Amino acid sequence: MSDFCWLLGINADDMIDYQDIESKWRSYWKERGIYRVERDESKPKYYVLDMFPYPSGAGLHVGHPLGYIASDIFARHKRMNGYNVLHPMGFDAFGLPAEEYALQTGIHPAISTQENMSRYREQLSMLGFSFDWSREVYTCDPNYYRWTQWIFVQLFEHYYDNARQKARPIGDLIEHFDHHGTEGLEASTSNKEEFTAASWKALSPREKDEMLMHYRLAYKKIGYVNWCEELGTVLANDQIKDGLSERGGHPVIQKAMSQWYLRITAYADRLLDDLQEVDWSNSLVAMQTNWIGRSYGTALYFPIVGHEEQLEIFTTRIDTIFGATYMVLAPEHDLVEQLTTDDQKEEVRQYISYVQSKTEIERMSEKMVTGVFTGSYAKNPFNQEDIPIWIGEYVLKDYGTGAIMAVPSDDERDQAFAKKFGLPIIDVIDKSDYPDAGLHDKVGKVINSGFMNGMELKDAIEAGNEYAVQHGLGRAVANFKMRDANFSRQRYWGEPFPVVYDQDGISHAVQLENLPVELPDTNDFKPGKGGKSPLAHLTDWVEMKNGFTRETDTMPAVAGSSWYYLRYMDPQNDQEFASQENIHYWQSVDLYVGGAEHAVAHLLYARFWHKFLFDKGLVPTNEPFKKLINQGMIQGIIEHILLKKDSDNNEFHSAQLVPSDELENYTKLYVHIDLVTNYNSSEPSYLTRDGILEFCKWRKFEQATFKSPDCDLKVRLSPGGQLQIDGDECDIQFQTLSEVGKMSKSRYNVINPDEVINQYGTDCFRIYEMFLGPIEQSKPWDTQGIDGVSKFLRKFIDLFHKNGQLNISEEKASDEELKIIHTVIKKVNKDIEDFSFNTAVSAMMIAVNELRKLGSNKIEILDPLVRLIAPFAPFISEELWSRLGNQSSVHLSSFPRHDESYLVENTITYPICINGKKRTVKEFAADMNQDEIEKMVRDMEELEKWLNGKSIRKVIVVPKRMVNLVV
RNA sequence: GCCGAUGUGGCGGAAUUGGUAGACGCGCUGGAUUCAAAAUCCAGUUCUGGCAACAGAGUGGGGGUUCGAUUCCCCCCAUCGGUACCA
Repeated sequence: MSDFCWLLGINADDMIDYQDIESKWRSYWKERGIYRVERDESKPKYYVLDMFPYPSGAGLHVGHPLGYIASDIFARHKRMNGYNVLHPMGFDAFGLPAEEYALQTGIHPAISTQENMSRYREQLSMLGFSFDWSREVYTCDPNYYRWTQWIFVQLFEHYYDNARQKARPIGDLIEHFDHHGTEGLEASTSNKEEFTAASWKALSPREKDEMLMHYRLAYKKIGYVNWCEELGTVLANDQIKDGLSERGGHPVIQKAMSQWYLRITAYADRLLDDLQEVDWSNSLVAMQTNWIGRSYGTALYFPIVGHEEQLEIFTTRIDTIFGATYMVLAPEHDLVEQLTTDDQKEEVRQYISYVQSKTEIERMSEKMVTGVFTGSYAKNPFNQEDIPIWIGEYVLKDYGTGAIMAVPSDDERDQAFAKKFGLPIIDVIDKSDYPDAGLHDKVGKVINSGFMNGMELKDAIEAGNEYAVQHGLGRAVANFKMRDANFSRQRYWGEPFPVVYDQDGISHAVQLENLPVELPDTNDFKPGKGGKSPLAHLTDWVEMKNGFTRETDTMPAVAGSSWYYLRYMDPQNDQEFASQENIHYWQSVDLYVGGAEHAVAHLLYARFWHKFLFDKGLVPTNEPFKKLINQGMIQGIIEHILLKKDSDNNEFHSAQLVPSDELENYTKLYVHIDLVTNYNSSEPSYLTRDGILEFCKWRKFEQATFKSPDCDLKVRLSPGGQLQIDGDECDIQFQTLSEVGKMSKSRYNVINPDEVINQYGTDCFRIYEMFLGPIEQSKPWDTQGIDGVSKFLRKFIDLFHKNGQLNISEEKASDEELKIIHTVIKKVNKDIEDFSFNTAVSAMMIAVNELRKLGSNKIEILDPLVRLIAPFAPFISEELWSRLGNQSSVHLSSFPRHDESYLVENTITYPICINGKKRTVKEFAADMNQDEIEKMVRDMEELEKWLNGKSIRKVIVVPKRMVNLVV
């Protein structure tokens, strides 16, 4: 018997048992397939999508379902309002954790992944979500990744036409080369050479292949990658935190390797500009905007004294070019070797080896001012002055062209460099008109700058650009922070690339009839030598019968998640990734709900793939996710006691009210106040970290003994807040302090949803998560508060029963009852549309409280009330709906609509304010006009005590709101 | 540093075309019920003063606009998230 003896005062036999009714309806829904959805041209469609989870071994905690509950309520609401709702779920099933687990345990990732997925399916079905599981997809399914590979092949076989702003087949490019070489070609490319049709034709097949790689949207190149020796793999930037791998915290170095890349930079402008079209939060748009990082400036060529080559730089401040007194190259810049004179050779060599000895972390964190002169000079193209070329670590190889013109007068870093190495500084911007402006502010008049003298900075930039174009020195360009995306991973548990190499090393895409390239089975997941993928061990697989060899890298996890929302539209299709019929019906995702941690990587890739498919005419929409909601995190409450350890005798003392500047002398004893499970004092848990005594399972001030394995200290908390150390009772009162933070095992504040559901039922859990606060906000979980929701549900069910028996009246409802129900219908409808689920719950609580006071049990009231609560409490509402005598599911019924005529008020209570301060209230008939109200207020005798004889200067009557008297 | 979000009782949070600040819930206090407890029900609960009626203060801080500001404007502070030698 569960804890729900809540139909109070009635026989145990008559009680509703949550677990019984939940399993009853869960199987009913499953048998009838009531959440299955098919294309139906007669209904408007709506697509509600959750970010599919990575099925980790740990299962779900209370934070995970938050977004799923919200989207489920929304989907159910839409469904009951007559929409054909696509609401699917699946799994992001490829990824590093399963492979790591395999390395530790020898359990094949395919097996552990399947197990984890089963567990997730079970947990998700517990929560009563209305997913159409018949549409489930998981990314490690060959029937799914066949199409991931196919899209990759399409990217491989296309290039980007900048003039038309769309992707085009690589065949068009070859044709252009055959007839015109690079002449007149506007394409997104890493190729820097121009060539003629004749020289193109003279290239060997291998050379042609290499040249095409500079244009393909999926291409291979040698690049510096984030290499993690410990994990034996290349990592994406977002897998690195503070220069260490996110998983495990291992060092990451830069290593040159041949890798697959996606030319996402070709789409940079569209990815940025189209953010205007989507309904996403400001912070998400800002994050993507920053990540793409477009800045407008000038590409300029500086002649190098005594060399053919020119030095290309990028600057946003061409207005300062007369102040450019030297140039700086990144130490890795291609021209460094050529430009280094014999005199400087040794110094440069030493400097470069110094830079290489530093890890990326050190270089980023130290921000040292270092550099060395190459011995060469460039000519400033605007004033023909010779300026020295330096190399310095503050110039990054990856941004712009890896070379800058240095203007020490107007750039902090250049200034620091110039001061250190005694390079000249020429003032070129006069900011005397802007006394508050700092070095960064783009304002001022240009001085000491030839033809630009006297111009405002912004005009000078325009003039500078014009001058550069006229004299063939450069052009205005946009530059992006975003880099092409590294798409190769040297690991097992991912999609194999659909690419093979012939005897000449020329790459060929595997065509559709031979897809998928299945991931070969093996039990050897160890990384190959020198950063090779584990697949490289499998000689039989790598070496094909026709003499070709296979690519052994695999795709990153983000590959499978870049298009899964399209596969849900037509998950079984074995002819296409999804049929055009289905895609045109479902269009794109109307509402996407998920965590902000995917703000950049996943959402950017998915948008990029979608735009590519749009260019190919395969999807009808330009953006995949119209509206996006980031659910907040559910945080844990971290409770702790402060303890001070004496350095003399190693004794601990507890402390209260420690001044903040002394906090560092104290250690935190983390404690866990667990109100859900019963505390079992015979099994204390403990752990120490850095001498800090942490944690214990502890309920209020019940007794518990804690041990520290390090210092063999026994701390005992007893009722009343007494602290005992080593068995001796210390007469020390302590104070618990609490803070709010991430749920984590190490702080013992993780709440498991299963426990909560076991005690309170799924509906209660769902409603409580919604009631906690606004969906996008992070907020702490507090199990105590769930009682309020539990009471609400009991009162709700109570409306239908008397002495444990169903007790519904067929009588007509009173005006008062009708007003209550129509008020709540109006409010809940609006709140769901606004994603304001917490206030919807609160409105339902108010309605139930009021109906309860009236003893309302009329069918005319309870029928719409059940349908109203159905999206929130799918199980209880289904049970009550059937008890009301309905044959089909409440979830297939219609959502109630309010009738405004029941909401009309006869009288309105007006607050009467004097100078904005409320003094009293008065009721007026709703149809009274402003003048009548003003007259009656002026006649109110009781006003005198606040007026103190002053006369009323003005009366402001806001209809239906308030009255304000100005004296 | 830059970008973004947030700041309201003991706690989670309501209220914005500017119009009764603190809905709803937790917690707490008192009462009913009970042998007792749990559960339940009723009442109270922003702070300060007062037995009370009531008065004053009050939405991170300081200014401003307005008859009236949690809401609009300016400056500042704090917390969280992102990003960072980006030329």
